[in-house]
Amino acid sequence: MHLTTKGKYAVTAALDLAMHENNDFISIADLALRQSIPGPYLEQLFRNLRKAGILTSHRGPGGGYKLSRPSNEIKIGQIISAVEDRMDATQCSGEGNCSAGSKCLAHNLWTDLNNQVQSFLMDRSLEDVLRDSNNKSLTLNNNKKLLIAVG
Amino acid sequence: MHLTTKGKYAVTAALDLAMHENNDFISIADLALRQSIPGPYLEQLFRNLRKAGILTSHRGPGGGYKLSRPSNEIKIGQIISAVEDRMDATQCSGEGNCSAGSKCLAHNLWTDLNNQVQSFLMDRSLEDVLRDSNNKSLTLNNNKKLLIAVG
DNA sequence: CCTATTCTTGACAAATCTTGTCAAGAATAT
DNA sequence: ATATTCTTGACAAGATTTGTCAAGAATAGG
Repeated sequence: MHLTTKGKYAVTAALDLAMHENNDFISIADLALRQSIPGPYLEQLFRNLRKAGILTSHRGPGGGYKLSRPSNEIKIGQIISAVEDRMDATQCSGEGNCSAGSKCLAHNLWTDLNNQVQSFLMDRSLEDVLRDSNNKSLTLNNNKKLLIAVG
Repeated sequence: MHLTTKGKYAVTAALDLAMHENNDFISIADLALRQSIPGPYLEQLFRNLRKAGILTSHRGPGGGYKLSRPSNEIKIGQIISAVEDRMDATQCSGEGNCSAGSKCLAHNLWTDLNNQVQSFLMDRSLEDVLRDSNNKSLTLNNNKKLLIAVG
């Protein structure tokens, strides 16, 4: 089970796109700057997100990327599976041959952990995370915005 | 967040020790053979488990390792923290400076994921996992043992 | 006391992954 | 036309994981 910066950058970038959902396209350069992510690296990640149908792109001046669906229809788990390829916690990729051809003593444990983590990630949409992130920070910093966020 | 073979080997080895809880000491060689783990690698992991107070060792003929406490008092999470050093899912090790000095948009998400995984691992003792592993396999293979295991 | 066994410690090397970069090219708005 | 921005493929540096090895210390048993 490996959650790397790849997955984390991808989620952060997607959250940024979700925040500007009503805007048109957003360029990698802008996004990279705002979120402190190396631009050329983000390029690489957006390839995968586009292939996975999560992002839509447009070239030329004023071009860039945007979410291909509303932010409440995109789950964190979908973003992560698009860029991470080693999320499985079992030693055998679920095949049950982790110890000399049969299941190791911990096989069911790792399978259960997989399910737990997958549920966690699939239960949360970009919108959910954004709302949560806003509420918590605004509760601390700014009463006026808090009212807007909650109301 | 990184769960490597290090952690998985360590848990499997500890489960083996738990299975033979009533035996005296068990040598690395025996254990490595039974669980298909490279012996010299296991050496390295057992260092950490001993330092963490999870294992007791004894040198000389008939020596080896055993659990330092009953298997129901040792949590999977304790074993993993003893050998893995990158279990934290936040980009900032929880310090909240993940994006240009302040929290990135996903900070709370990763913190919640951390808590989820930690709870999962700390809720399960070696005994729990062993019982679970036995029941599932025995239900499929052997009715007689199933009765013993359940009754 | 001698010997075989087994842990103990430190160091090291190979393989793999992650992270990040670059350049040439294609599409498009103005 | 030109500047902008994505697109694609390839590559390199660095970090980590995985695994190995050797010399040494402790101990059981004869």
